[in-house]
Amino acid sequence: MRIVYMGTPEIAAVILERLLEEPYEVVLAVTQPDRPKGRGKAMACSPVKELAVSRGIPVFTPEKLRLPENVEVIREAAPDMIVVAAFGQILPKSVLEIPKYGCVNVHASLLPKYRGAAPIQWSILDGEKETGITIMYMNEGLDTGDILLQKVVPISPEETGGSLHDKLAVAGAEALVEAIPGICDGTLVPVPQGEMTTPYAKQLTKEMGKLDFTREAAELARYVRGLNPWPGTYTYRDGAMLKIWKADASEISEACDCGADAANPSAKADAIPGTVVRVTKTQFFIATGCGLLSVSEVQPEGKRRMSAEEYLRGYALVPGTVLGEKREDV
RNA sequence: CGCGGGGUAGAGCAGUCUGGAAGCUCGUCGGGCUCAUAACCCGGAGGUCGUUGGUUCAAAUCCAGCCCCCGCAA
Repeated sequence: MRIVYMGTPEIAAVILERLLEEPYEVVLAVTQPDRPKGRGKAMACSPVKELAVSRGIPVFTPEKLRLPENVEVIREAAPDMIVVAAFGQILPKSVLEIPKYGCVNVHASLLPKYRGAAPIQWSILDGEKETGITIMYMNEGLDTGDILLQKVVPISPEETGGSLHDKLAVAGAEALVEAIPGICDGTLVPVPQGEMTTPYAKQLTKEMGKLDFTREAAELARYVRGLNPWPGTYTYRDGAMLKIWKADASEISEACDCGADAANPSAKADAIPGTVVRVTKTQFFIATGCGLLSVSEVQPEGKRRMSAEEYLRGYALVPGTVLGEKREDV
């Protein structure tokens, strides 16, 4: 069976790699064009392109797939099935109609929840207990096609966007290779999705990572986890960016307080959000709209990532310091 | 040549502008205090100041090149 594979980022490369272990003929890999990336200006190609090139698979990188001449390239590849995973472009109807077994999409959520570009991270941001993989037919809508197969993946309390991404990549790859035979012989019956039950999982942005301390600590902790490693969460100290890599919601109780802090008037639960209210040897606590956020791993601007313990050795942080003011705002 | 920060003891930082005996917090080792301790006190070890070359009586500090780390932007 001839398959044309469309995908771009890391997760799509993992799925393609697994697909290549099966006895199918991947005749073409379609992915986003190379773009300047990184600190210099070097052009970087997508993970899918990198993998395809190393395996000798022809690569096609149209800026706009919907252009007639580009659709023609797909048609000439004569695919029996098109497999799509995080490709980054909408497939026009003219492409959807090409393969006899249809266009199959691997989506990293339990549709109809979390349609859109960043379903993995949004499931964490919302505090979901589980998410998963959906294998479905594609139609002209955005992640609205009929469902063929779903796999549930639990979200652990320590889950980060990165760790969940890796789990879903593996689960997605397995779900795909499991589904393909059933799709071809008709034993997998497509089921309509029904109404969407969550907002679209819109693309993540750097701006989302700026911690708003008026929110409650539990939500902030989910952001720290969900947006790790990208785009990352941050705040500002003395005007300079301070990335927050690891933080947890802490009870308001000042249990096992060691006198010195109790004497400090700012070490109260009603401190204004963003105020550092308590500093221990290994972490510091920030007042939020509700509860305290205990920070245990950070990265100062221009510096490498380090534990809060290391940070506190060199960057004296005293209770009462207010975080969140960017340099220009001061 | 996209913009910018940084490489100083095992760790994190100060010192660099205004050259002139290497410092802070922590860790570590030894000793002490204590019912006890991640607390406190005393003492010790540990650094070619990223690298190469230049200026100078003298360079962590000034100048030039190179290597490495990181933030922004994409």
